[in-house]
Amino acid sequence: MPELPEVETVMRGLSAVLTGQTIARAETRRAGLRWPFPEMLAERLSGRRVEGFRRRGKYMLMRLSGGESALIHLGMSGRMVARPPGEGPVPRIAPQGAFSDARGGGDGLAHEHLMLETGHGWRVGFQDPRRFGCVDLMPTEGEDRHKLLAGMGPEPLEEGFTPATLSRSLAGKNTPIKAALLDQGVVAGLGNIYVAEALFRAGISPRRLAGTVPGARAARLVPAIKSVLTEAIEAGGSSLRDYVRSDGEIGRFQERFEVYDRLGQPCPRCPGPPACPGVQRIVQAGRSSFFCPRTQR
DNA sequence: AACCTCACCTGGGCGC
DNA sequence: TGCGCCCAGGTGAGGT
Repeated sequence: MPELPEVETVMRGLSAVLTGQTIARAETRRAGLRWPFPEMLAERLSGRRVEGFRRRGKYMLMRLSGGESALIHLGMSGRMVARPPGEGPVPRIAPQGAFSDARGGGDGLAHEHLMLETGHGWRVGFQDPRRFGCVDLMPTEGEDRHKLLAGMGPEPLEEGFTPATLSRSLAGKNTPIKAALLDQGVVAGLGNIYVAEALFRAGISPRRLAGTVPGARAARLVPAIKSVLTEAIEAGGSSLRDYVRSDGEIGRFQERFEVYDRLGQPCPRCPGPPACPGVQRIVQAGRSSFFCPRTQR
């Protein structure tokens, strides 16, 4: 699930459950995910108070007492599941639907690799079937110098992300704009879905060379990125495949996709065939790009 | 440097 | 029903 809006949503839910609480106990169920967990991770989390959360791109930072922060990335399939005290039958869903229960009521614990239990008995599980996620621990001081964060571009929803700054980082690039926007060093937090949606809103083809975007096109692209991310966060993010639930407990932005995963469907801005063949799909850098060939140039 | 491809994993959906 | 294949929200590493 995890691009910026999903990570933001998960983080808000986590914060509601954990901020101000003490981690009474932690458990790791395997040695690591994408990389090995830090030495003695469970022991080092235990007894700490959770001071708060921050997001940087698709990473969550959980500030702990004692001057350390946990860095968490959800990878492709990571999720956080909160269970109330008393081993309740179905996990209760936190505010904003930041948590999913374990797939259709199944146990889902097979892929729960890290579990935190608060002093009040809430349990928060990090589940990640594909194990592309990661967890690290580092000093809170100088968080942004962490190897995984150091090269990140601007936060797209902050003031500092402007047509001028985007233009500067795209200038001279010979790669397709699609690939450039997926580069976390250009702008932090975009992934395959929101790049597609933002390029559609801006009327820019994913094939266009990044170096030709600075100027008027960047002036359209920046507000397109900001609006699509803002609306997605308001909707609680997007939920796909196994994440989909119909009861509104989790993100609903997927219902508002205009091009992503809509191959062949009419583009919302076009009159339909024969003027426009509908949403097309191409593969760029090994990943699907969805776009409208008529309105995106 | 800049750019591209691969690799890391599991699970769901589809066609046969 | 079962099997094989393709696809999936990410991204660092290693090669050209």
